[in-house]
Amino acid sequence: MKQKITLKKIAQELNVSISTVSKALKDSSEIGLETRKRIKAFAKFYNYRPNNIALSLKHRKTKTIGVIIPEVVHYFFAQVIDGIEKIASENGYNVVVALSNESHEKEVINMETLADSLIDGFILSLSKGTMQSQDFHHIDEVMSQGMPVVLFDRISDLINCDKVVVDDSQGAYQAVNHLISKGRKNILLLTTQDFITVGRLRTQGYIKAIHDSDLILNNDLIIKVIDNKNSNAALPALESQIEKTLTKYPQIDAIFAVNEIYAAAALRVLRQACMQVPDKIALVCFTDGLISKFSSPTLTTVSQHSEEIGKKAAKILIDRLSSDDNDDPYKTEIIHCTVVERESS
Amino acid sequence: MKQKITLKKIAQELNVSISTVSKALKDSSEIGLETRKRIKAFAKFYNYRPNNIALSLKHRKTKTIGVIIPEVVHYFFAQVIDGIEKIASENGYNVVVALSNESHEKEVINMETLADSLIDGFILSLSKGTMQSQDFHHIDEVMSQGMPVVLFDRISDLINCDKVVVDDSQGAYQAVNHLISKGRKNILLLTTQDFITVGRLRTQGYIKAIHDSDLILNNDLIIKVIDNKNSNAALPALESQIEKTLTKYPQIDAIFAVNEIYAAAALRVLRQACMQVPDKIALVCFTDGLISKFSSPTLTTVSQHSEEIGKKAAKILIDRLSSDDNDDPYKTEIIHCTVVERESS
DNA sequence: GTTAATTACGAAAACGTTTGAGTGTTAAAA
DNA sequence: TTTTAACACTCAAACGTTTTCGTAATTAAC
Repeated sequence: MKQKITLKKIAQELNVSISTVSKALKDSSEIGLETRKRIKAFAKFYNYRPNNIALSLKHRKTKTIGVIIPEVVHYFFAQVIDGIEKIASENGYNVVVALSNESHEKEVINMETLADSLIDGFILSLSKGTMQSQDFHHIDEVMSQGMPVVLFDRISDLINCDKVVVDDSQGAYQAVNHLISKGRKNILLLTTQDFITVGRLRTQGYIKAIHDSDLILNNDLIIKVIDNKNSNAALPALESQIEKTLTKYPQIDAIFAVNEIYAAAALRVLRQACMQVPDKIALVCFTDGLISKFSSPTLTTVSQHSEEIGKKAAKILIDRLSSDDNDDPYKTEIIHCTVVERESS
Repeated sequence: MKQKITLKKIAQELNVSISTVSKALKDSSEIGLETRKRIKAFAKFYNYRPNNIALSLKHRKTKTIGVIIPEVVHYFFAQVIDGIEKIASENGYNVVVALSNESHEKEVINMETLADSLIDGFILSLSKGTMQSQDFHHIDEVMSQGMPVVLFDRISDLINCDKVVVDDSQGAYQAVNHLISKGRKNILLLTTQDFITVGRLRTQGYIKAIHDSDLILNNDLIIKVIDNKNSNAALPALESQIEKTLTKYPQIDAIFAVNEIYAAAALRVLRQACMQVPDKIALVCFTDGLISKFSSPTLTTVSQHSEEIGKKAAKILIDRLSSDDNDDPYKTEIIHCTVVERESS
């Protein structure tokens, strides 16, 4: 096993001091040209690479940023990571990813572990557990230690830090408007319960679009799905609920779902009921992910530009890390959604 | 800004030496009970947490494992990460993820950066670039420095290390057998070109299943997709090819696709041709991902147990990291696929 | 021939921790 | 009374760097 070579070993071999080696490798004019050459040649030959841990200890920074997300197995989050990683590696930063699995406990533990001098700053999206408990002490804690935090997507107004958010309400508004512009008048909404912020905002966008178009808001056309992560009974329940509503309100000519999963459920129901999409019923949903791209028919979606979100978040964090006077005010970057039109509308 | 508290500061405040503090916090019997209590109370009050960087430097290990994958935005890899993360966090390890984006260059750079004392070992899946170049010097390099490497999914026989692989050929065999057991006799295969290892193996499984069932192998029923990452012309081309083949061979009663994307393409063609799935044509594909779960109809798939792969890989790596005599032979763990039956067959 | 400046390097502290080897005090054993 | 042992600590080195300050040797200036 080839041992890693260190400054010390080079110094010993070449009969000079450690400082001389360090300086020579940095091409310092303090060291004679000959010695410099000799040391550099030797270091190159043995493929010397400085020990990052030692550097981190010395400089009190690690050049890595910690990302905590509820889950990776999720197109949106995966794309955000992609964006973060791009900007990070462009700026010489590493990315360490931790998963909270939607649990407040695990989010806290992860934050604490990473905060123990392993990273310089955080990018995170709150777990459902944290959203429900409204307990943000772990975030305040790391921030009070001078570690910058950038929140994205799942945020809270109670936390004072940089944020990158999607304009969910505007996205939903656009999507519903898109449907209305296609002549649809009775639009079924599949959304989450109100304590999920993004669901609530999207519902608001839906309502606003209905109002602004002088259509009549019918609360029966709003299905708030009871989404219990641990049970897979949610989907069949949703499907039967959709079916019932469609039967009760045959005038429904469009469906807007706040995520792909709900849209997929709707698609199943429509297919079984032999209702043509988009001829009879148009379908639009949030999140421009794989399901939308590859279902038949392909789905018109609201794209949140997830990669952009990651890039923005990383940029903000790195900016803050590299500016010495970090007393500039926190900012909230709003990413606007765009509608990607496909076959289903 | 609250400064992080260190052993040194505690020592100063309490007028004891640093070593006393260190030992007291570890409950060493070397230190008097009273002092121990006093120090622990103080440390707790100021929320003392040891500096991991310093510990890493001291112990020459970082308790983090590096994962390099071609892309996160991919259900399979995301699930593998999920598995790795689970085992890692159970064992007190952190996970840092780097993306190679299928590029050999980036894979090498990432490995070098992470190898600079940031991590204890690697789990990786080779990028397409590396597969094509067959250049594995970067892996040999880190291994010769005593850093264990576990390869998964995209591996090479030329690299001597621990591996976790999917039995692609057996998976395909099972899938095709499943179709045959349902009475299907003319099975169209949608596969990749042969230089993609997994595609080749799955093709082999298909051929073997056909042979073993005394069906006749018709090479016209094997479509090898020319998949050019950079162009999105591939999919429409594939669709028209599927259509032509279906017209030419109306006896086709099943399709086996080596990935979800190809299956989605097939589904589109079938839907446009109004061919009922599975009544007229059954459809089975590899990769038990989102598309299969949420398409209509839902797709029967070959599950590779991706999370299991991640768990296994992490387990092997951690085992090797924690055993002092790491001269036990390298092993290759083979994960068997299972068929997940859904509506499409 | 003394002083000053330049060159080329080395010593040592610092980052935060662990740990084996010392050290001084007290109390028990010989 | 001396020796030993236990106790309760402290010292100092080590991990691999960077960086400030110091200093010998040589050269240049006066």
